[in-house]
Amino acid sequence: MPEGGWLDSQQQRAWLAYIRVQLRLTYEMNRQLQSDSDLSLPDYDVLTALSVADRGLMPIKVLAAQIGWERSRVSHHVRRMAQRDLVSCSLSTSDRRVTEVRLTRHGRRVLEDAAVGHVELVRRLFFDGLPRELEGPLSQALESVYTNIIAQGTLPPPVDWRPHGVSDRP
Amino acid sequence: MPEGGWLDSQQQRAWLAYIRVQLRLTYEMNRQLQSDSDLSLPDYDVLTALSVADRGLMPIKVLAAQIGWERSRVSHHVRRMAQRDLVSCSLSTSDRRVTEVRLTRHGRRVLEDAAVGHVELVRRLFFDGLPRELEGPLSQALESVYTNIIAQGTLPPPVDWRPHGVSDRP
DNA sequence: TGGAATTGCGTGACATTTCACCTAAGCTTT
DNA sequence: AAAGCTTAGGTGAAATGTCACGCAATTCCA
Repeated sequence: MPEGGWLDSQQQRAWLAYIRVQLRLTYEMNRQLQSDSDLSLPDYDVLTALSVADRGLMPIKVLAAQIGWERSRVSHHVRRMAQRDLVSCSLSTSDRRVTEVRLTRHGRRVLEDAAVGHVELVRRLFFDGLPRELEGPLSQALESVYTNIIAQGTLPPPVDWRPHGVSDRP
Repeated sequence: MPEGGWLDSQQQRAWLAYIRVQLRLTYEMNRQLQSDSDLSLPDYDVLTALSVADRGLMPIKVLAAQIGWERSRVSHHVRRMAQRDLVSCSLSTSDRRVTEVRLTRHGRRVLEDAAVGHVELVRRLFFDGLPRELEGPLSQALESVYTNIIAQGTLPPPVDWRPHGVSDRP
């Protein structure tokens, strides 16, 4: 191990702030989605990942890696979502071990409806409290961390993916 | 509503980075704790919150708010943790509706053991990838966001609390 | 003081998630 | 092409989490 030991006080401050934000934000997002649409936050994560995938379709394994879930959780969850007609599953023709999960027409509509309120909440809770001049540094910081996690972590790197409401065209 | 609509591209960048970091990090922390100690991340969150509480003890309601859980989740979880002798519950003498959850001797030891590996992981995944000069801005940014969430969100503000490995004395 | 409203929690039914294991398809070697 | 490996997924039971409701202690107020 590189150096062992504690975090210094500057790092403690950053970590404390991070944890606090993440706990509250998750709670609030869950709550908002649940009450304003028929989606849970996990539902939303799945739909979002699929919505930007090439042809709106992704193998289970890839989907799991994208959103940091156990494979079997995706398996169960996707089955339930299929019953609600949010996604559909089919066997890949090229490799018949893989199941492709695909966003249905209905799923896309539901996601797009839900995204409005969700993005609104994100703006209100996250960005309304963030001074413009810190947006850049924050992005940089988190991107650096992300890159490092990809390099150090155990999860395979993602294919291109972004949460809903985040597009390429500005 | 203030202005409705989408996030601008600077904000999209920040949000994308945040989501990516949070999904991966949660996954990795869960995994590390599970394999290196007998604790789940939820267990760890509970122990951590208690460990810094005044007299190592907290009403269920307060604990729930601290860590952003539903009250009843805390209720169930704490009961299970009590069976493992990590915490203990008792009725408050001043208000006999409230249940005080308290960290046991054993619970504290388990937490302290687990914290070593956990902090090590946090350093490796989070701080090794974060340039020193961005630590300050990151802290500031997240603290601003946090303050705003407290103000705007639905959860009551926390009493003083910090995750394990984060202390006052530098 | 005596309801009525509020507050803090526990509970049980139900939903979700995890874990260990299973199957089957592709791949490699012989 | 069969044996053995590896990889993608599904599955069922157990652990965990959510939701709606109920109970009891406290508070409010007429």
